[in-house]
Amino acid sequence: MKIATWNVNSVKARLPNVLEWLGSADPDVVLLQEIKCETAAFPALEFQSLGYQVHAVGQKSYNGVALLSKQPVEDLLTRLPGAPEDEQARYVEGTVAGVRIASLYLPNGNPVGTEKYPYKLRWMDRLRDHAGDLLAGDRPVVLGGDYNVIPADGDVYDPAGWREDALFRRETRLKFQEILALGYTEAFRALHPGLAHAYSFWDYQAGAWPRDMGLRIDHFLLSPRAADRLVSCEIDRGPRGREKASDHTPVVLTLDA
DNA sequence: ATGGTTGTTGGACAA
Repeated sequence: MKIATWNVNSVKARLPNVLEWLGSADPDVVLLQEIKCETAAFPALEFQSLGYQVHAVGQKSYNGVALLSKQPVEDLLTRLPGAPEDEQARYVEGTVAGVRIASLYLPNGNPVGTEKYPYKLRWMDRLRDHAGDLLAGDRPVVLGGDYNVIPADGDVYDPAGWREDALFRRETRLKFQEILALGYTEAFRALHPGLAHAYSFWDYQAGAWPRDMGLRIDHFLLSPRAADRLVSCEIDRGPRGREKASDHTPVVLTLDA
């Protein structure tokens, strides 16, 4: 089973790029973030013509996630539990071929001195609690998406310059570690220990892409049963170099069977 | 270098 995650930074602005990449990469499941449209405005027909079932969770202007699958999706969950008052469209989860799969868009959290940072930390607490609950089930679990977390020094071009950023502060990294401590495996780093310049995001500004000034913030977390089936996890830098590119590029996970 | 870019939206805000 091939699963791709991609923050597309507006599904409408990115539609030709995304459709072309899906046509060549041909993943079974696609996790999108920052679709930036309301649920009803998601361009479902275009994805259906590539053979995907579409499950989008959107809102006006910001955020929004989607779960696309060539096989049927069961038991859809459209919000992260733990805060019924939270209206931001950042989470969708469903079961595909017996695997519990989520597409998540974790809050950015900048600027750190504002309400945005505690919101990020609370969201991470909710994700940790839910990730723990999912381990009680007998299905393999794949939590993929834009985590807005730089896990370690080797995942950013300038660790010292990013130390106080919401994506890299100590509290952020410790919360991420709490999820791993439950028994989850971060797929890319497990398969590529020590690999440098393996980024998934490059800012639009200041020539970040041509200078390879990137961050690795798009991740797959796997439960033990999913990690047992881990075959490969690769970053495809191709789409970042195209015209009208998203600032993120896809990460592709392959599970056995 | 208190800059720079992109998207949504029609002025800021978010990233």
